[in-house]
Amino acid sequence: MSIGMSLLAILHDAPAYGMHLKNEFEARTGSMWPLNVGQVYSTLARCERDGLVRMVEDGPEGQKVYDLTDAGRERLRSWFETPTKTLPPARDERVLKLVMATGQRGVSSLDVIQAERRSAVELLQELTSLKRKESPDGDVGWAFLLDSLVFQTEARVRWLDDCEARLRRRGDTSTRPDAPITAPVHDTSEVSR
Amino acid sequence: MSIGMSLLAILHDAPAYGMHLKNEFEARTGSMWPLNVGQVYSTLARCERDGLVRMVEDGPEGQKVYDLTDAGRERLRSWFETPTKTLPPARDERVLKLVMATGQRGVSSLDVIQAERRSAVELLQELTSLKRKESPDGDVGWAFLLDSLVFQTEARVRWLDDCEARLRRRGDTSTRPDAPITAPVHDTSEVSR
DNA sequence: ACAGCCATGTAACTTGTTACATGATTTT
DNA sequence: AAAATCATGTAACAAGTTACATGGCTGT
Repeated sequence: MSIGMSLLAILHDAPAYGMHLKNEFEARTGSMWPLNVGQVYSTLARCERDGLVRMVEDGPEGQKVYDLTDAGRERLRSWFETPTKTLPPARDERVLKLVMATGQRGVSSLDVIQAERRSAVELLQELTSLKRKESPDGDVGWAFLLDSLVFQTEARVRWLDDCEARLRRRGDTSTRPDAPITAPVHDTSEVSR
Repeated sequence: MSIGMSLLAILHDAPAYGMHLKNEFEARTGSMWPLNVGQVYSTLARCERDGLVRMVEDGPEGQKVYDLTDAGRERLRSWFETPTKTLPPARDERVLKLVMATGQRGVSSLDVIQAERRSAVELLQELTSLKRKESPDGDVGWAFLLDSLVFQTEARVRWLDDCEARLRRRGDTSTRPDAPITAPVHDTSEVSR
């Protein structure tokens, strides 16, 4: 429940009501993670049910102020402390798609790879152009998000190239000329050909 | 609905009943993606509701054989053809956690980064040891999955180091000595220190 | 006869997501 | 007075996940 944990994080600074949580959430993520208000309320309700949060003030003007409970504080601490789980197993739609495409009659997994690759490279270009606009004292949250996307997308391109090479090694008739990637991190030019 | 699409993919080869779909799914993913049978039936039901699949035989021995409809075939084709969406936006729990940890009172984002990093490097080592056991004519699906994890995890380590550097640049009291990563892809040794 | 697997499904739940309903306050 | 915004929430749904119920067939 990463959104719930984020709400706890915001509440850790100070008690707050729903609307404020939404605004603060988007402020911290640099508006890169738009959050529907409704979701704040339902998530908050779940947190209250689980005893992580408690209403401290039911203002006459309608604002319902929530605060952390001890359990909530503890839960938040453990969220920060415990590394995010990856395995088991890696539920990645792209991997699944590629696995399914391989050995599928009437489907060229090379085509699938290329489509994915084109889209990844395109994204990478958008991202680097966004990064160029980034000011050195801009929002840290936004920078984290952008960077993460860049690294993940780069990794995807490499992975796709690896998969392609693996397929060719196994002997497939092919479509595309070779052009291996060994570009340094954060350099789109060599990746985009 | 990536599981649903996978079921369509399997059905594309031949009509099949639930149990067979489960087995084939796990066979193709090299058992790296265990699939509860119950989920097959509910997913299948959804697919039938959406007209992607149709029951073609209600065997007296209890097996219910399903087959693709034209819509299902078309949907599958488009799944393979259309690159998997990433943006907007990147809902990554780790990013969220780090964003929330930054500027959080009483929480050191450097600690969060280090915990995540340790866990990533550990995973990377497990993965490379798994890769070493891999035979050159082993299951392709499994190889794809493993590789994807390796690349993604590597990217994560880089990202974490980048975040740390960014935080230090902004001036934080620190804990860890520097040791930047510029290791070539698929080399765990330089990443693990 | 009974253990075990094959095969079917259902119910309940989690997290996330959108769309809508409602009332209060503020601005024009 | 009308429109906009603030603030609350509900309903419905998607996709995934687990646990359980049921019945048939098979081998010992």
